[in-house]
Amino acid sequence: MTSSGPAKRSRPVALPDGGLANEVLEFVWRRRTASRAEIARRTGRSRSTISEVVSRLLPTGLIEEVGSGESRGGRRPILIGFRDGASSILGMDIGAAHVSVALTDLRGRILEWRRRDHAVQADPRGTAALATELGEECLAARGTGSPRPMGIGVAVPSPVDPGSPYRILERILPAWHDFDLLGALRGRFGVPVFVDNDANLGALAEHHWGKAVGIDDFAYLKVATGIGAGLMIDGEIYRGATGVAGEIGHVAIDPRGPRCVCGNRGCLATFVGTRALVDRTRALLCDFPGSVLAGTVPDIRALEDAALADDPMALKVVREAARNLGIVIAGVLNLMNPGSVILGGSLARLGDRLIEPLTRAVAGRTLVASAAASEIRTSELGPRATALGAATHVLVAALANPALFPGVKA
Amino acid sequence: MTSSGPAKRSRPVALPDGGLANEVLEFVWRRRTASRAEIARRTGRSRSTISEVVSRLLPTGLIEEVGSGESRGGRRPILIGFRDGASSILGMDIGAAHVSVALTDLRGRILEWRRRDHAVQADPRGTAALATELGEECLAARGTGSPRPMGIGVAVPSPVDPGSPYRILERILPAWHDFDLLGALRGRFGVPVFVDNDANLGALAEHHWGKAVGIDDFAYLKVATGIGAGLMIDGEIYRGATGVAGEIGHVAIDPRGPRCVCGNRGCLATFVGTRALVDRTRALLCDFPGSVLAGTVPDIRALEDAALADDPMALKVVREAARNLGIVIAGVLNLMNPGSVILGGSLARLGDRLIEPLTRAVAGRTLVASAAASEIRTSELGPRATALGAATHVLVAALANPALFPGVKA
DNA sequence: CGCACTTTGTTCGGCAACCGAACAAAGTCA
DNA sequence: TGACTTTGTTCGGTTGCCGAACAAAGTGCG
Repeated sequence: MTSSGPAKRSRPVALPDGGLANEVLEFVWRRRTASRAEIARRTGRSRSTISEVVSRLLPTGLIEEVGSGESRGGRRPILIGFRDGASSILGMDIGAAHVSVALTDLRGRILEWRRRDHAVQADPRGTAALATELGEECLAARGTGSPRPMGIGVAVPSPVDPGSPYRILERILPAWHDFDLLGALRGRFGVPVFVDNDANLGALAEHHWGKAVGIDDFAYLKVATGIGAGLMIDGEIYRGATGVAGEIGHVAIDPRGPRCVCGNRGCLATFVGTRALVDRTRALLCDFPGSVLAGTVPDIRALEDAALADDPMALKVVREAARNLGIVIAGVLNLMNPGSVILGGSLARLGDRLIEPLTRAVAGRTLVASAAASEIRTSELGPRATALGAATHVLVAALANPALFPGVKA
Repeated sequence: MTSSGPAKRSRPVALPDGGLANEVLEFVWRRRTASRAEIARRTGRSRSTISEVVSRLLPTGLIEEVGSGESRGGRRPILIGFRDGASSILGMDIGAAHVSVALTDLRGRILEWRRRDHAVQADPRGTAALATELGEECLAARGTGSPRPMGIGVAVPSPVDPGSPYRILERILPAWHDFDLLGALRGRFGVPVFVDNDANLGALAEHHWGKAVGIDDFAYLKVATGIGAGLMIDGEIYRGATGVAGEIGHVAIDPRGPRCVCGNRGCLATFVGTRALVDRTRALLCDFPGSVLAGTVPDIRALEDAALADDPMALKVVREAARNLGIVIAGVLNLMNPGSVILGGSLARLGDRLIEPLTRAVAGRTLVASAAASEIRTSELGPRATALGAATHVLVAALANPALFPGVKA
């Protein structure tokens, strides 16, 4: 997986084989800063061992000594810090109708950001070219001295089979059949490329930088063109037996509901997708001549803005959506008992205007006290969440296997 | 945790600390029989290492040499076998209105079996006494020479918080508040005691001995007095953030349905629990004067028997139950993408008479092809499944930590 | 201020797990 | 029969990690 690419740079620094170097690296990353003695205490190893591992880790440039900490009654510790800027990561969000790219450091800080609308569904080659272009723009904007990123993460609006990640998108985007986006990116940038479903990566972003920090069991729901859930179980993304866990867009919530493209009746997607919300808004316009949207041809953004301005009609659409989402979320709570439920996608902008009716809808459908106790909240990561999650995926992979870091050899 | 009990038996045999002895033991258990060379190949260790570990494992009596295997072109291997009879386990199923106890060997074979009806809900002390009595009966029946079991597993019809397993049952059985069933059993038998929810343990039994052998992601639904699900994820029981995952009895499947004891409307439990099925049967009796049940006061067993005899009225009740179960199962499929769904509890006796309408109900509510591909099947473990699962829990714990085996010291 | 006590980080000798090479025993195949 | 394989054991060597000892650099009390 590690590309033995063309650039023969400074001699790779050897990393100890043992999982211990790994553990130490990840520990320092999490704590941001820690002394050798503290690492030893927390990992249960001796100070001598940690001292030796740290001394082998220092030349990699991933960690460094950053001054001294407070005394605990004796000699002051030398603090070891993680070098967030030691490398960078490209995170790409391939949406249904747009491509966006984030360049991040190793702490999830977005250094550069590009977004462009594009007919992704119909144009695989153009999409790959656009993703490459935006990625290069991000790298160039950081100056000529900036090295290659350590890896690329890609989010796609489709289930990804962990067994064969190259056969992505086909199911939802037939035009993509046989086009190898990942291979194109790897060829262009010469670094490892990782893919996953957008909802899964959104969940990952929340787990590291958002509302789910410290929570290892939660569900992330992304409401966008489609609806998907990312399930984090015991700190890891859960994919199910065949990689399609969380595909909740076609859960039936009303056997008497309208027919869906999938052939069934009353799917969640027929009530809460971007398309459905806009249609519903337009249908209601005649009943609400006083709405700020009256006389316009609203899109999803206009609907959200109107709701944020407390327009009664927009709020009615949101309440209906909340009720329908609530049915599904109640099912998730009863079945999986997550510690938290987090809503992402553009609808998350609505904050309490969405959460409040949603909480009511859920409360009427859950029994077990502790299940009902899981908080339901909106994401605050905004429109960059998915791309950030894609970058985070690369970071997580590297911390679990430091051989991925440039200039570090296992 | 290892009881340094009264009986001072033959000097404990020391087991190597390393996880390797563990790995070897579990490997031999799984394969039933294997040569040293094969263990070395499969675990990635050298033959010399494995040879040494095996030689230290042999005196524990957990494994033994059992003849020689087929040559692969050279010297014939000496086969190492796991001694299933090296110890025994007590598995106890505490139901809503009965107690049953199984004594098993280390291969899940039920050596002895006792079951008695009892007012569990109202009588904690009597229940503990009964469980003890049945356990002792099982042990006595194996002859005086039979040693103590290596541990006791207990299944309870209630969520179990993994953090504080002693506060069980309270939520569902208020009379049990402050009564320490586990402590009583440990005191009486002098061996470690483990508890878990009955549906979770049913899933464990299926995973080891039933329809889910080899499947690491599946859902087990137990239909009895209550309805519960045991979720196996990546080979481990999933408990959720607060230990109540799988409590699906109160998932709302019809907002216009009857009121439930929990205060909501249309809970699954109001349609499919033992009580609900019996009530529904009795209500239908007047419409089906020709039913074999006409003129009787049927219970759940009579209903199942009638369905097995293809009585139209009983089949109608089953079909309705299947439809309602199907709604919930469809939700499970869409959300979690399990590799299989297995139905347990007494209703599983019905086999295809239940599965066939159930499959139809589910098919109308799931989209993603691979999700719909998960097979739905009935358990074949019968009424002993839960007690067997409780015993299996102890076995799994011991294979992960051989110090639990009697006469083996870590 | 001086002195006893802590804590940190390093050095060094040693233990235990594990490996590879070598070998005898017990097979297969041409 | 002889060349080649595979198995299981022995034995010396490497390696990851520990504990003890120590110097450096603190704190706090009399």
